[in-house]
Amino acid sequence: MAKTRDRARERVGSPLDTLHFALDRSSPVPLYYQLAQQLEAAIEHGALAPGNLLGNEIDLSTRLGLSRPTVRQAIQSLVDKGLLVRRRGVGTQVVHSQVKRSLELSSLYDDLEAAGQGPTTRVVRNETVPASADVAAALGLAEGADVILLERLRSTHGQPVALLCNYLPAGLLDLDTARLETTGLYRMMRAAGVTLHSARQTVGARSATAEEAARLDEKEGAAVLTMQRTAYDDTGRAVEYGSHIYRASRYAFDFQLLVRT
Amino acid sequence: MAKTRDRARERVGSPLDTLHFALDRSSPVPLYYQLAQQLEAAIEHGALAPGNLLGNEIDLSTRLGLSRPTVRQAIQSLVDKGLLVRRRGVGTQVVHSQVKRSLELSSLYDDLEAAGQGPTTRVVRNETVPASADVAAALGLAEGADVILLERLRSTHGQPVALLCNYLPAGLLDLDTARLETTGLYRMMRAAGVTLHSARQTVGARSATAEEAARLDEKEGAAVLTMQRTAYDDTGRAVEYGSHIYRASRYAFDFQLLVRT
DNA sequence: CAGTGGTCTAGACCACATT
DNA sequence: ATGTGGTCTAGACCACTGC
Repeated sequence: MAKTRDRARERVGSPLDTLHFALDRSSPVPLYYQLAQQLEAAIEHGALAPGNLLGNEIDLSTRLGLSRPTVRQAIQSLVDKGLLVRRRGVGTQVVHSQVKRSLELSSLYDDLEAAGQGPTTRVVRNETVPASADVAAALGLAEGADVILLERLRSTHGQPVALLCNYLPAGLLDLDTARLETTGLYRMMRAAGVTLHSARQTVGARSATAEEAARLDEKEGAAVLTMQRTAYDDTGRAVEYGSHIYRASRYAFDFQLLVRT
Repeated sequence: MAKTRDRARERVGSPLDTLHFALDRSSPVPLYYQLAQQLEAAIEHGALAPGNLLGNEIDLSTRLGLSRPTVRQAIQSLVDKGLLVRRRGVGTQVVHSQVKRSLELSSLYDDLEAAGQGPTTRVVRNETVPASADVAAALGLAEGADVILLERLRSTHGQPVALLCNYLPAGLLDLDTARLETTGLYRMMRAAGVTLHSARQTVGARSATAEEAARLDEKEGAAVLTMQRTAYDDTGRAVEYGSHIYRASRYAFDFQLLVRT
């Protein structure tokens, strides 16, 4: 520490200077997206280290043969993802490693997207029933309207993890039991042309009933996580309501918040 | 229904045509932001009803005397908030009411921002201690380094709701106990110049220990929600680690997911 | 003061959905 | 064929930061 030259910030070229970006203007993939992906890859594999400055946007755009707005759009998307931080008068830098590690963790979103991808899923029930009052309310249907009731048991390593109970408006989707066990509900919905837009979730806890405990291989009264979710497509229609129970001893929700500024 | 003229979609002017937007170019508030706020207000108070088309961006920009990119930026911010949906070849419309209601619900973020705002908070401990291994790891400090330990009991309506245990790097902040009970931790951090950037959270459940049960006015073995959170500032420094317990009978996490497209 | 990001303009062409 | 949003350009001026 003693002999370190104390020019706190030597002005150095950005590590970006030596990086090569391959932009394909004939690709249908937008240029800003191509750039964002390659920047993200550079961050991920360490070519851009935490704290590194990216160098100003103007230089970058001329070097890449892009306009500044396009470069900004690419950078902004990574800022929105939490990988970069912008500071006026300073520059754009890669967030520090501790934060990055967190960002790589699985999120609740993954759980949503990949629902059904867990090692094994067994479909316990898959039938059409009249909607109860609460289900009808959640899906925006009339009480007694036909809904598909889906009950699944999810396991990992041969141990039950969760009891999933879903309701979908009848006719929205063809729910083949065999496919459900391998493909996952959300993937099937996507394949059927349902584009998810948003979902509202509530996570709570309570003690397992005797029946739940038996199904989940827990003791009666053990703590379980509960989750209710209503998912909407991009027309605002409720397309799924789920009421799920997770073994607290084997599952936790893990996710990331980005603070909107 | 019988005599309705069945031109399924009569081309009508957007409800936006009759709306007035007051843009102040001398204001330091960006134009796109002014527009976004006024659009959001129009949606909220019903001038723009769910399903309404906004009309094309070009017309809107000329009517407002703005450039198209500026108008797009305003619209995009509302799309990101989940209030609007864009469809190529169709237009931009207000999402349907069911989704909107969900969006208005409190989110985990509110919990973060407003931590301490709950009716009453009692500070049980507020002292400097050496960091244990797990706390040191979470905060990125050396084991044994000084950290502030904060223990609070939060209540609503005279009933305990949560037991909050926070660790902060020593010297980051002056934590006055009296202010903590009225102002909230995150507000105090913000006031001290700490700008939050992101946080990673894990939500789980377990049975309450005897001591926890006593403090939360529950029975031993009652299910409680657990939450661990590490918060980072915009330099990537960990500025807070919390390990909290909530009474499952009185609290649940409620939040919204927007599906990135 | 110099350098950075933040905002804004006035166009352009394209892909896509609907008619 | 028409109208929409999606993308892109090549500039401009301002506000803030750090020296």
